[in-house]
Amino acid sequence: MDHVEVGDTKERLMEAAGRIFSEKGFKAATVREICRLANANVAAVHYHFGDKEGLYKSLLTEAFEIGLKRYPPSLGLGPEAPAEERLHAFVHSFLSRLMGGGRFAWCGKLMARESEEPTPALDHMVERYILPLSVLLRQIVAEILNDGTRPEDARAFNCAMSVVGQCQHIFRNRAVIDKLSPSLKTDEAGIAALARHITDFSLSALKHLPRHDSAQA
Amino acid sequence: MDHVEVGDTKERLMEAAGRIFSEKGFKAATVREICRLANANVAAVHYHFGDKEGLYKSLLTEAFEIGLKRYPPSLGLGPEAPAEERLHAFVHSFLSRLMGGGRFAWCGKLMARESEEPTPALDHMVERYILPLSVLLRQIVAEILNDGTRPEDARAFNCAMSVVGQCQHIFRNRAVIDKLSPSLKTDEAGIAALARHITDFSLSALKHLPRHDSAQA
DNA sequence: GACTCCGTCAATCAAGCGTTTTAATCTCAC
DNA sequence: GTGAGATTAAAACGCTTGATTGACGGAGTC
Repeated sequence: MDHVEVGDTKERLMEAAGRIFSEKGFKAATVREICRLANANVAAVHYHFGDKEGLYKSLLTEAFEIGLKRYPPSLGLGPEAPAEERLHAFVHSFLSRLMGGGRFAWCGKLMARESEEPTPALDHMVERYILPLSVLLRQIVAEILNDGTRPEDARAFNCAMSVVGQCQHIFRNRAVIDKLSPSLKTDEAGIAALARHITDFSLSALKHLPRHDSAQA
Repeated sequence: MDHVEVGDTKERLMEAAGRIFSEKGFKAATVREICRLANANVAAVHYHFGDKEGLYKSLLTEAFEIGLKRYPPSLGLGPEAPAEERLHAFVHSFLSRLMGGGRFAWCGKLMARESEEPTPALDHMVERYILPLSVLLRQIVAEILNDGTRPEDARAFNCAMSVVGQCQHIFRNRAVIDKLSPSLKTDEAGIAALARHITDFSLSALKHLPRHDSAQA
Protein backbone atom coordinates (compact mmCIF):
# COMPACT_ATOMS: atom_id res chain seq x y z
CA MET A 1 0.00 0.00 0.00
CA ASP A 2 1.33 3.40 -0.94
CA HIS A 3 1.55 6.36 1.37
CA VAL A 4 -0.66 9.28 2.17
CA GLU A 5 1.15 12.32 0.89
CA VAL A 6 -1.08 15.36 1.18
CA GLY A 7 -1.19 17.75 4.12
CA ASP A 8 0.94 18.06 7.20
CA THR A 9 1.65 15.25 9.60
CA LYS A 10 -1.56 15.64 11.59
CA GLU A 11 -3.73 15.58 8.47
CA ARG A 12 -1.87 12.63 7.04
CA LEU A 13 -2.34 10.76 10.29
CA MET A 14 -6.09 11.40 10.23
CA GLU A 15 -6.36 10.25 6.64
CA ALA A 16 -4.32 7.11 7.24
CA ALA A 17 -6.11 6.32 10.50
CA GLY A 18 -9.42 6.66 8.68
CA ARG A 19 -8.46 3.99 6.21
CA ILE A 20 -6.95 1.60 8.74
CA PHE A 21 -9.54 1.97 11.50
CA SER A 22 -12.42 1.65 9.07
CA GLU A 23 -10.97 -1.52 7.62
CA LYS A 24 -9.77 -3.29 10.74
CA GLY A 25 -11.56 -1.76 13.69
CA PHE A 26 -10.05 -0.04 16.68
CA LYS A 27 -8.40 -2.99 18.36
CA ALA A 28 -6.98 -4.74 15.33
CA ALA A 29 -5.56 -1.55 13.84
CA THR A 30 -2.01 -0.76 14.97
CA VAL A 31 -0.43 2.61 15.51
CA ARG A 32 2.63 1.51 13.61
CA GLU A 33 0.66 0.60 10.50
CA ILE A 34 -1.18 3.90 10.57
CA CYS A 35 2.08 5.83 10.91
CA ARG A 36 3.70 3.84 8.15
CA LEU A 37 0.80 4.67 5.85
CA ALA A 38 0.96 8.32 6.92
CA ASN A 39 4.73 8.52 6.49
CA ALA A 40 4.98 9.68 10.08
CA ASN A 41 6.89 8.65 13.16
CA VAL A 42 5.02 6.63 15.74
CA ALA A 43 5.67 9.37 18.30
CA ALA A 44 3.59 11.74 16.19
CA VAL A 45 0.41 10.05 17.41
CA HIS A 46 1.34 10.78 21.00
CA TYR A 47 2.35 14.32 20.13
CA HIS A 48 -0.75 15.31 18.17
CA PHE A 49 -3.49 13.18 19.76
CA GLY A 50 -2.19 11.99 23.11
CA ASP A 51 -2.72 8.31 22.39
CA LYS A 52 -4.38 5.84 20.05
CA GLU A 53 -7.83 6.42 21.51
CA GLY A 54 -7.45 10.17 21.17
CA LEU A 55 -6.72 9.71 17.49
CA TYR A 56 -9.78 7.51 17.11
CA LYS A 57 -12.08 9.99 18.83
CA SER A 58 -10.83 12.88 16.73
CA LEU A 59 -11.37 10.75 13.67
CA LEU A 60 -14.94 9.82 14.59
CA THR A 61 -15.83 13.46 15.16
CA GLU A 62 -14.32 14.36 11.82
CA ALA A 63 -16.22 11.52 10.18
CA PHE A 64 -19.52 13.05 11.33
CA GLU A 65 -18.61 16.45 9.97
CA ILE A 66 -17.38 15.19 6.64
CA GLY A 67 -20.19 12.69 6.30
CA LEU A 68 -22.89 15.27 6.89
CA LYS A 69 -21.26 17.68 4.48
CA ARG A 70 -20.56 15.24 1.68
CA TYR A 71 -23.71 13.16 2.03
CA PRO A 72 -26.50 15.41 3.30
CA PRO A 73 -29.71 13.52 3.98
CA SER A 74 -31.37 15.41 1.12
CA LEU A 75 -28.86 13.85 -1.27
CA GLY A 76 -29.29 16.67 -3.76
CA LEU A 77 -32.84 15.70 -4.69
CA GLY A 78 -35.65 17.90 -3.44
CA PRO A 79 -38.81 16.49 -1.89
CA GLU A 80 -40.62 17.33 -5.11
CA ALA A 81 -38.79 14.62 -7.03
CA PRO A 82 -40.64 11.33 -7.62
CA ALA A 83 -40.34 8.95 -4.69
CA GLU A 84 -38.93 6.26 -6.98
CA GLU A 85 -36.02 8.50 -7.96
CA ARG A 86 -35.43 9.56 -4.38
CA LEU A 87 -35.26 5.91 -3.35
CA HIS A 88 -32.73 5.21 -6.06
CA ALA A 89 -30.65 8.20 -4.99
CA PHE A 90 -30.79 7.06 -1.40
CA VAL A 91 -29.68 3.54 -2.26
CA HIS A 92 -26.96 4.63 -4.66
CA SER A 93 -25.42 7.15 -2.28
CA PHE A 94 -25.67 4.70 0.61
CA LEU A 95 -23.76 2.12 -1.41
CA SER A 96 -21.21 4.69 -2.53
CA ARG A 97 -20.60 5.72 1.04
CA LEU A 98 -19.90 2.12 2.02
CA MET A 99 -18.11 0.82 -1.04
CA GLY A 100 -16.67 3.91 -2.68
CA GLY A 101 -12.92 4.47 -2.85
CA GLY A 102 -12.73 8.23 -2.91
CA ARG A 103 -10.89 10.66 -0.71
CA PHE A 104 -13.21 10.22 2.28
CA ALA A 105 -14.24 6.64 1.64
CA TRP A 106 -13.51 5.73 5.23
CA CYS A 107 -16.34 7.84 6.65
CA GLY A 108 -19.14 5.46 5.78
CA LYS A 109 -17.10 2.40 6.65
CA LEU A 110 -16.18 3.81 10.02
CA MET A 111 -19.80 4.49 10.85
CA ALA A 112 -20.87 1.02 9.74
CA ARG A 113 -18.26 -0.37 12.08
CA GLU A 114 -19.48 1.80 14.89
CA SER A 115 -22.96 0.50 14.21
CA GLU A 116 -21.94 -3.11 14.69
CA GLU A 117 -19.53 -2.62 17.59
CA PRO A 118 -20.85 0.41 19.37
CA THR A 119 -18.70 2.69 21.47
CA PRO A 120 -19.98 5.54 23.66
CA ALA A 121 -19.90 7.68 20.53
CA LEU A 122 -22.89 5.78 19.10
CA ASP A 123 -25.54 7.92 20.78
CA HIS A 124 -24.25 11.03 19.12
CA MET A 125 -23.94 9.33 15.78
CA VAL A 126 -27.53 8.03 15.85
CA GLU A 127 -28.98 11.35 16.87
CA ARG A 128 -26.95 13.46 14.52
CA TYR A 129 -26.57 11.31 11.47
CA ILE A 130 -28.51 8.06 11.38
CA LEU A 131 -31.89 9.29 12.64
CA PRO A 132 -32.26 11.94 9.90
CA LEU A 133 -31.37 9.33 7.29
CA SER A 134 -33.85 6.92 8.82
CA VAL A 135 -36.64 9.49 8.80
CA LEU A 136 -35.89 10.40 5.20
CA LEU A 137 -35.97 6.78 4.05
CA ARG A 138 -39.19 6.07 5.94
CA GLN A 139 -40.82 9.06 4.27
CA ILE A 140 -39.80 7.79 0.86
CA VAL A 141 -40.95 4.27 1.68
CA ALA A 142 -44.29 5.41 3.07
CA GLU A 143 -44.90 7.47 -0.04
CA ILE A 144 -44.22 4.51 -2.32
CA LEU A 145 -46.35 2.16 -0.24
CA ASN A 146 -49.19 4.58 -0.85
CA ASP A 147 -51.58 2.72 1.45
CA GLY A 148 -51.92 5.22 4.25
CA THR A 149 -48.79 4.05 6.04
CA ARG A 150 -47.11 6.93 7.87
CA PRO A 151 -43.32 7.27 8.18
CA GLU A 152 -43.51 6.62 11.92
CA ASP A 153 -45.46 3.36 11.54
CA ALA A 154 -43.87 -0.02 12.19
CA ARG A 155 -44.68 -0.99 8.62
CA ALA A 156 -42.54 1.82 7.22
CA PHE A 157 -39.79 1.05 9.70
CA ASN A 158 -39.63 -2.60 8.68
CA CYS A 159 -39.54 -1.74 5.00
CA ALA A 160 -36.81 0.81 5.59
CA MET A 161 -34.82 -1.91 7.35
CA SER A 162 -35.28 -4.15 4.35
CA VAL A 163 -33.82 -1.50 2.07
CA VAL A 164 -30.86 -0.62 4.28
CA GLY A 165 -30.15 -4.28 4.93
CA GLN A 166 -29.74 -4.94 1.23
CA CYS A 167 -27.37 -1.98 0.92
CA GLN A 168 -25.15 -3.06 3.78
CA HIS A 169 -25.06 -6.69 2.80
CA ILE A 170 -22.37 -6.59 0.15
CA PHE A 171 -20.24 -4.36 2.32
CA ARG A 172 -20.44 -6.64 5.33
CA ASN A 173 -20.04 -9.91 3.44
CA ARG A 174 -17.58 -8.91 0.79
CA ALA A 175 -15.17 -11.77 1.37
CA VAL A 176 -17.87 -14.42 1.12
CA ILE A 177 -19.49 -12.83 -1.91
CA ASP A 178 -16.13 -12.62 -3.66
CA LYS A 179 -15.79 -16.35 -3.24
CA LEU A 180 -19.37 -17.19 -4.27
CA SER A 181 -19.29 -14.85 -7.24
CA PRO A 182 -15.74 -13.75 -8.10
CA SER A 183 -16.82 -11.78 -11.12
CA LEU A 184 -18.96 -9.33 -9.17
CA LYS A 185 -17.19 -6.00 -9.33
CA THR A 186 -17.50 -3.11 -6.90
CA ASP A 187 -16.13 -0.35 -9.08
CA GLU A 188 -18.32 2.60 -9.93
CA ALA A 189 -20.22 0.68 -12.60
CA GLY A 190 -20.67 -2.30 -10.33
CA ILE A 191 -22.02 -0.10 -7.55
CA ALA A 192 -24.42 1.52 -9.99
CA ALA A 193 -25.67 -1.86 -11.17
CA LEU A 194 -26.11 -3.02 -7.61
CA ALA A 195 -28.00 0.15 -6.73
CA ARG A 196 -30.25 -0.49 -9.71
CA HIS A 197 -31.02 -4.03 -8.57
CA ILE A 198 -31.69 -3.08 -4.95
CA THR A 199 -33.93 -0.21 -6.04
CA ASP A 200 -35.87 -2.38 -8.48
CA PHE A 201 -36.21 -5.18 -5.94
CA SER A 202 -37.43 -2.79 -3.25
CA LEU A 203 -39.76 -0.86 -5.54
CA SER A 204 -41.30 -4.10 -6.71
CA ALA A 205 -41.77 -5.19 -3.12
CA LEU A 206 -43.18 -1.90 -1.86
CA LYS A 207 -45.64 -1.44 -4.69
CA HIS A 208 -47.18 -4.88 -4.28
CA LEU A 209 -46.87 -5.53 -0.56
CA PRO A 210 -50.09 -6.88 1.01
CA ARG A 211 -51.80 -4.27 3.13
CA HIS A 212 -51.57 -6.08 6.43
CA ASP A 213 -48.19 -6.43 8.07
CA SER A 214 -48.24 -8.01 11.49
CA ALA A 215 -44.56 -7.37 12.23
CA GLN A 216 -44.00 -5.32 15.34
CA ALA A 217 -41.74 -2.31 15.84
CA MET B 1 -17.55 -13.10 34.26
CA ASP B 2 -17.96 -16.45 35.95
CA HIS B 3 -16.41 -19.64 34.70
CA VAL B 4 -17.55 -22.37 32.39
CA GLU B 5 -17.90 -25.45 34.58
CA VAL B 6 -19.46 -28.23 32.54
CA GLY B 7 -17.54 -30.89 30.66
CA ASP B 8 -13.87 -31.70 30.44
CA THR B 9 -11.16 -29.24 29.56
CA LYS B 10 -11.63 -29.53 25.82
CA GLU B 11 -15.38 -28.93 26.04
CA ARG B 12 -14.94 -26.04 28.44
CA LEU B 13 -12.42 -24.48 26.10
CA MET B 14 -14.83 -24.73 23.16
CA GLU B 15 -17.67 -23.23 25.15
CA ALA B 16 -15.52 -20.38 26.47
CA ALA B 17 -13.93 -19.74 23.08
CA GLY B 18 -17.38 -19.58 21.53
CA ARG B 19 -18.39 -16.77 23.82
CA ILE B 20 -15.16 -14.80 23.55
CA PHE B 21 -14.54 -15.21 19.82
CA SER B 22 -18.12 -14.39 18.92
CA GLU B 23 -18.02 -11.24 21.02
CA LYS B 24 -14.60 -9.89 20.17
CA GLY B 25 -13.52 -11.52 16.93
CA PHE B 26 -10.48 -13.67 16.29
CA LYS B 27 -7.81 -11.02 16.59
CA ALA B 28 -9.11 -9.17 19.63
CA ALA B 29 -9.85 -12.32 21.61
CA THR B 30 -6.93 -13.58 23.67
CA VAL B 31 -6.02 -17.14 24.51
CA ARG B 32 -5.46 -16.15 28.11
CA GLU B 33 -8.96 -14.76 28.51
CA ILE B 34 -10.50 -17.85 26.97
CA CYS B 35 -8.52 -20.11 29.28
CA ARG B 36 -9.41 -18.01 32.28
CA LEU B 37 -13.11 -18.34 31.41
CA ALA B 38 -12.69 -22.07 30.84
CA ASN B 39 -10.72 -22.60 34.04
CA ALA B 40 -7.94 -24.11 32.00
CA ASN B 41 -4.24 -23.62 31.57
CA VAL B 42 -3.04 -21.74 28.51
CA ALA B 43 -1.07 -24.78 27.39
CA ALA B 44 -4.33 -26.69 27.06
CA VAL B 45 -5.04 -24.82 23.84
CA HIS B 46 -1.81 -26.03 22.34
CA TYR B 47 -2.39 -29.55 23.61
CA HIS B 48 -5.95 -29.98 22.38
CA PHE B 49 -6.06 -27.74 19.31
CA GLY B 50 -2.47 -27.02 18.28
CA ASP B 51 -2.79 -23.26 18.41
CA LYS B 52 -5.26 -20.40 18.60
CA GLU B 53 -6.27 -20.79 14.99
CA GLY B 54 -6.83 -24.51 15.44
CA LEU B 55 -9.20 -23.79 18.28
CA TYR B 56 -10.97 -21.23 16.15
CA LYS B 57 -11.35 -23.62 13.22
CA SER B 58 -12.73 -26.40 15.41
CA LEU B 59 -15.12 -23.92 16.89
CA LEU B 60 -16.27 -22.62 13.53
CA THR B 61 -16.93 -26.11 12.24
CA GLU B 62 -18.85 -26.94 15.41
CA ALA B 63 -20.80 -23.72 15.08
CA PHE B 64 -22.06 -24.60 11.61
CA GLU B 65 -22.85 -28.18 12.57
CA ILE B 66 -24.79 -27.14 15.65
CA GLY B 67 -26.48 -24.22 13.93
CA LEU B 68 -27.60 -26.24 10.94
CA LYS B 69 -28.76 -29.11 13.14
CA ARG B 70 -30.81 -26.91 15.44
CA TYR B 71 -32.23 -24.77 12.66
CA PRO B 72 -32.08 -26.72 9.37
CA PRO B 73 -32.52 -24.37 6.41
CA SER B 74 -35.56 -26.21 5.15
CA LEU B 75 -37.08 -26.58 8.62
CA GLY B 76 -38.39 -30.00 7.75
CA LEU B 77 -39.90 -28.94 4.44
CA GLY B 78 -39.17 -31.15 1.47
CA PRO B 79 -38.37 -29.87 -2.04
CA GLU B 80 -41.95 -30.63 -2.98
CA ALA B 81 -43.27 -27.94 -0.66
CA PRO B 82 -44.37 -24.65 -2.26
CA ALA B 83 -41.44 -22.29 -2.90
CA GLU B 84 -43.16 -19.60 -0.86
CA GLU B 85 -43.17 -21.79 2.23
CA ARG B 86 -39.60 -22.89 1.64
CA LEU B 87 -38.53 -19.26 1.44
CA HIS B 88 -40.27 -18.55 4.72
CA ALA B 89 -38.56 -21.53 6.32
CA PHE B 90 -35.19 -20.38 5.03
CA VAL B 91 -35.65 -16.86 6.35
CA HIS B 92 -37.02 -17.97 9.71
CA SER B 93 -34.25 -20.48 10.33
CA PHE B 94 -31.61 -17.99 9.21
CA LEU B 95 -32.92 -15.41 11.65
CA SER B 96 -33.12 -17.97 14.44
CA ARG B 97 -29.54 -19.02 13.87
CA LEU B 98 -28.40 -15.40 14.15
CA MET B 99 -30.64 -14.10 16.89
CA GLY B 100 -31.49 -17.16 18.93
CA GLY B 101 -30.35 -17.30 22.54
CA GLY B 102 -29.69 -20.22 24.77
CA ARG B 103 -26.84 -22.63 25.09
CA PHE B 104 -25.39 -22.19 21.61
CA ALA B 105 -26.20 -18.56 21.02
CA TRP B 106 -22.66 -17.89 19.87
CA CYS B 107 -22.94 -20.07 16.78
CA GLY B 108 -24.66 -17.57 14.55
CA LYS B 109 -22.65 -14.67 15.87
CA LEU B 110 -19.42 -16.47 15.13
CA MET B 111 -20.44 -17.25 11.56
CA ALA B 112 -21.48 -13.67 10.90
CA ARG B 113 -18.21 -12.43 12.30
CA GLU B 114 -16.19 -14.75 10.11
CA SER B 115 -18.11 -13.43 7.15
CA GLU B 116 -17.21 -9.83 7.91
CA GLU B 117 -13.65 -10.32 9.12
CA PRO B 118 -12.47 -13.37 7.27
CA THR B 119 -9.71 -15.62 8.53
CA PRO B 120 -7.99 -18.39 6.59
CA ALA B 121 -10.79 -20.66 7.78
CA LEU B 122 -13.24 -18.86 5.50
CA ASP B 123 -12.47 -20.96 2.42
CA HIS B 124 -13.54 -24.14 4.11
CA MET B 125 -16.64 -22.54 5.60
CA VAL B 126 -17.78 -21.22 2.25
CA GLU B 127 -17.25 -24.50 0.48
CA ARG B 128 -18.76 -26.72 3.13
CA TYR B 129 -21.63 -24.68 4.53
CA ILE B 130 -22.27 -21.32 2.90
CA LEU B 131 -22.23 -22.47 -0.71
CA PRO B 132 -24.91 -25.16 -0.17
CA LEU B 133 -27.07 -22.60 1.61
CA SER B 134 -26.54 -20.15 -1.24
CA VAL B 135 -27.49 -22.75 -3.83
CA LEU B 136 -30.61 -23.70 -1.89
CA LEU B 137 -31.75 -20.10 -1.62
CA ARG B 138 -31.05 -19.40 -5.29
CA GLN B 139 -33.12 -22.42 -6.26
CA ILE B 140 -36.03 -21.15 -4.18
CA VAL B 141 -35.65 -17.65 -5.55
CA ALA B 142 -35.42 -18.80 -9.16
CA GLU B 143 -38.55 -20.90 -8.72
CA ILE B 144 -40.50 -17.94 -7.33
CA LEU B 145 -39.24 -15.60 -10.04
CA ASN B 146 -40.75 -18.05 -12.54
CA ASP B 147 -39.36 -16.18 -15.56
CA GLY B 148 -36.78 -18.65 -16.79
CA THR B 149 -34.08 -17.45 -14.41
CA ARG B 150 -31.79 -20.30 -13.41
CA PRO B 151 -30.24 -20.61 -9.95
CA GLU B 152 -26.76 -19.93 -11.35
CA ASP B 153 -27.82 -16.70 -13.08
CA ALA B 154 -26.71 -13.32 -11.82
CA ARG B 155 -30.35 -12.39 -11.39
CA ALA B 156 -30.95 -15.18 -8.90
CA PHE B 157 -27.72 -14.36 -7.11
CA ASN B 158 -28.66 -10.73 -6.67
CA CYS B 159 -32.11 -11.60 -5.37
CA ALA B 160 -30.62 -14.11 -2.96
CA MET B 161 -28.32 -11.37 -1.68
CA SER B 162 -31.34 -9.15 -1.16
CA VAL B 163 -32.99 -11.80 1.00
CA VAL B 164 -29.92 -12.63 3.07
CA GLY B 165 -29.12 -8.95 3.51
CA GLN B 166 -32.48 -8.33 5.09
CA CYS B 167 -31.97 -11.24 7.48
CA GLN B 168 -28.56 -10.10 8.62
CA HIS B 169 -29.49 -6.47 9.01
CA ILE B 170 -31.15 -6.52 12.41
CA PHE B 171 -28.40 -8.71 13.76
CA ARG B 172 -25.60 -6.47 12.57
CA ASN B 173 -27.23 -3.17 13.52
CA ARG B 174 -28.90 -4.17 16.73
CA ALA B 175 -27.54 -1.30 18.79
CA VAL B 176 -28.70 1.31 16.30
CA ILE B 177 -32.10 -0.31 15.79
CA ASP B 178 -32.63 -0.47 19.54
CA LYS B 179 -32.15 3.28 19.66
CA LEU B 180 -34.31 4.03 16.64
CA SER B 181 -37.10 1.68 17.72
CA PRO B 182 -36.69 0.60 21.37
CA SER B 183 -39.90 -1.43 21.33
CA LEU B 184 -38.74 -3.90 18.69
CA LYS B 185 -38.29 -7.25 20.41
CA THR B 186 -36.08 -10.09 19.33
CA ASP B 187 -37.61 -12.89 21.36
CA GLU B 188 -39.10 -15.86 19.60
CA ALA B 189 -42.28 -14.03 18.69
CA GLY B 190 -40.32 -11.01 17.50
CA ILE B 191 -38.13 -13.20 15.31
CA ALA B 192 -41.21 -14.87 13.85
CA ALA B 193 -42.78 -11.50 13.07
CA LEU B 194 -39.58 -10.31 11.46
CA ALA B 195 -39.35 -13.49 9.40
CA ARG B 196 -42.92 -12.89 8.25
CA HIS B 197 -42.12 -9.35 7.13
CA ILE B 198 -38.92 -10.27 5.31
CA THR B 199 -40.66 -13.17 3.57
CA ASP B 200 -43.62 -11.02 2.53
CA PHE B 201 -41.35 -8.21 1.35
CA SER B 202 -39.19 -10.59 -0.67
CA LEU B 203 -42.11 -12.55 -2.09
CA SER B 204 -43.75 -9.33 -3.17
CA ALA B 205 -40.51 -8.23 -4.82
CA LEU B 206 -39.77 -11.53 -6.55
CA LYS B 207 -43.25 -12.03 -7.93
CA HIS B 208 -43.38 -8.61 -9.55
CA LEU B 209 -39.78 -7.93 -10.49
CA PRO B 210 -39.38 -6.58 -14.05
CA ARG B 211 -37.94 -9.19 -16.37
CA HIS B 212 -34.74 -7.33 -17.26
CA ASP B 213 -32.07 -7.00 -14.63
CA SER B 214 -28.85 -5.41 -15.80
CA ALA B 215 -26.94 -6.03 -12.57
CA GLN B 216 -23.83 -8.08 -13.03
CA ALA B 217 -22.58 -11.02 -11.04
C1' DG C 1 25.18 34.18 17.59
C1' DA C 2 22.06 32.80 21.46
C1' DC C 3 17.69 31.51 22.77
C1' DT C 4 13.09 29.41 22.48
C1' DC C 5 9.26 27.01 20.57
C1' DC C 6 7.62 23.50 17.62
C1' DG C 7 7.82 19.31 15.27
C1' DT C 8 10.21 15.06 14.15
C1' DC C 9 13.19 11.22 14.77
C1' DA C 10 15.43 6.77 16.27
C1' DA C 11 15.63 4.21 20.25
C1' DT C 12 13.65 2.21 24.03
C1' DC C 13 10.21 0.85 27.69
C1' DA C 14 6.96 -2.22 30.05
C1' DA C 15 3.06 -4.98 29.09
C1' DG C 16 0.64 -8.32 26.78
C1' DC C 17 0.46 -11.56 23.12
C1' DG C 18 0.70 -16.68 21.19
C1' DT C 19 3.45 -20.32 21.79
C1' DT C 20 6.67 -23.74 23.72
C1' DT C 21 9.13 -26.39 27.05
C1' DT C 22 9.57 -29.10 31.08
C1' DA C 23 7.90 -31.19 34.90
C1' DA C 24 4.19 -32.66 37.74
C1' DT C 25 -0.15 -35.05 38.12
C1' DC C 26 -3.81 -38.09 37.04
C1' DT C 27 -5.84 -42.59 35.12
C1' DC C 28 -5.98 -47.19 34.70
C1' DA C 29 -4.67 -51.85 33.10
C1' DC C 30 -1.67 -55.26 34.92
C1' DG D 1 1.78 -51.07 43.92
C1' DT D 2 3.77 -49.99 39.41
C1' DG D 3 4.67 -48.35 35.10
C1' DA D 4 2.92 -46.04 30.86
C1' DG D 5 0.33 -42.95 28.57
C1' DA D 6 -2.78 -39.07 28.82
C1' DT D 7 -3.58 -34.66 30.69
C1' DT D 8 -2.56 -30.50 33.27
C1' DA D 9 0.34 -26.92 35.37
C1' DA D 10 4.03 -23.43 35.84
C1' DA D 11 7.38 -20.83 33.77
C1' DA D 12 9.60 -18.88 30.25
C1' DC D 13 10.42 -17.83 25.22
C1' DG D 14 10.42 -14.50 21.34
C1' DC D 15 7.66 -11.19 19.46
C1' DT D 16 4.49 -7.21 18.79
C1' DT D 17 1.93 -3.81 20.91
C1' DG D 18 1.10 1.26 22.64
C1' DA D 19 3.55 4.56 24.89
C1' DT D 20 7.59 7.35 26.04
C1' DT D 21 12.15 9.31 26.07
C1' DG D 22 15.90 12.50 24.91
C1' DA D 23 18.34 14.24 21.13
C1' DC D 24 18.10 16.82 16.77
C1' DG D 25 16.97 20.55 13.48
C1' DG D 26 14.44 24.45 11.48
C1' DA D 27 11.93 29.01 12.14
C1' DG D 28 11.41 33.14 14.41
C1' DT D 29 13.02 36.80 17.93
C1' DC D 30 16.13 39.59 20.31
